[in-house]
Amino acid sequence: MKNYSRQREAIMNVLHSTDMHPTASQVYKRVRQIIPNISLGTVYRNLSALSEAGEILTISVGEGCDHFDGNAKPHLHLHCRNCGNIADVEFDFKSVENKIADLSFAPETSVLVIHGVCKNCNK
Amino acid sequence: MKNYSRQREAIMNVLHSTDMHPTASQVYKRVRQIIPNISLGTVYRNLSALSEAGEILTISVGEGCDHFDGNAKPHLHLHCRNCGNIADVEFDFKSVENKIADLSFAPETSVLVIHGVCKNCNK
DNA sequence: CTCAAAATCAGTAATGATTACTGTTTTTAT
DNA sequence: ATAAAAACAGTAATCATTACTGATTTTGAG
Repeated sequence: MKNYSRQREAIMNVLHSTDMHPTASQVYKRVRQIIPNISLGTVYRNLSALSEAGEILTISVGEGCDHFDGNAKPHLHLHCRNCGNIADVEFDFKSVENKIADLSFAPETSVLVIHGVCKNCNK
Repeated sequence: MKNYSRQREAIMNVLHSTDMHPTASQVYKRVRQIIPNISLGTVYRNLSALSEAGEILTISVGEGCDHFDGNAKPHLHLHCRNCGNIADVEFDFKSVENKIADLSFAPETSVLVIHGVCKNCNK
């Protein structure tokens, strides 16, 4: 994927500069501080292209809209059903890959979301 | 969760009688064959309640709308980015649970989607 | 470098999934 | 038996996302 456009680069920078998992409109707000007249459609189009190219992850938590993660390496996402926060945890997907190795399914990326209640909300 | 309503029971039956992963409107179409005047809003409300109660799974594949799975036991979902099909594979989440055991996060259910290209589309 | 084709953009309109609302029916529990 | 609570059908409203337009930028061959 060619990363030549100023807009696409700014979007990548926003995603790389946070460990939150912003939604498209949150990315839009942040990118507007750099490129004030960027269009929301441009943000969606680029997030979609970047996700398809495997450079970012699209995290759907089953409620509300999609979230995006600048870290494309598969890992765990702990989603709190109370506050909605998404936390990252490293995880080796070897056991998962082994499980499907003989199914003639060509895996490209994985998204694992664990729903529950986070530390803060559990007090 | 009390399963007393005719509508909710019919929705559960639809989900239990298929290994596809129907969307809300697909569930709606099937349930209408049993209860012709059921409302789409009722389908959404019940799917949402059942999912929250942990009796079904909501599968978001990051494109299009949500899919629902009558099998609430966590397992792998192989999502083909070409044909959109979702296939189930059993998987033991023990290694995942161990990984987060000391994080004070109270897990309730997990959704693992592996994106790639399925057998049929890979020819 | 020059310039035409291709890609991307900003802005806006349209789509479509999901949710919210209203008045009615069903269920529950006293 | 009946009043309160829950769920319903039908419909309107919301809002995330996509599609479309004409303008701008990038690319690549000559």
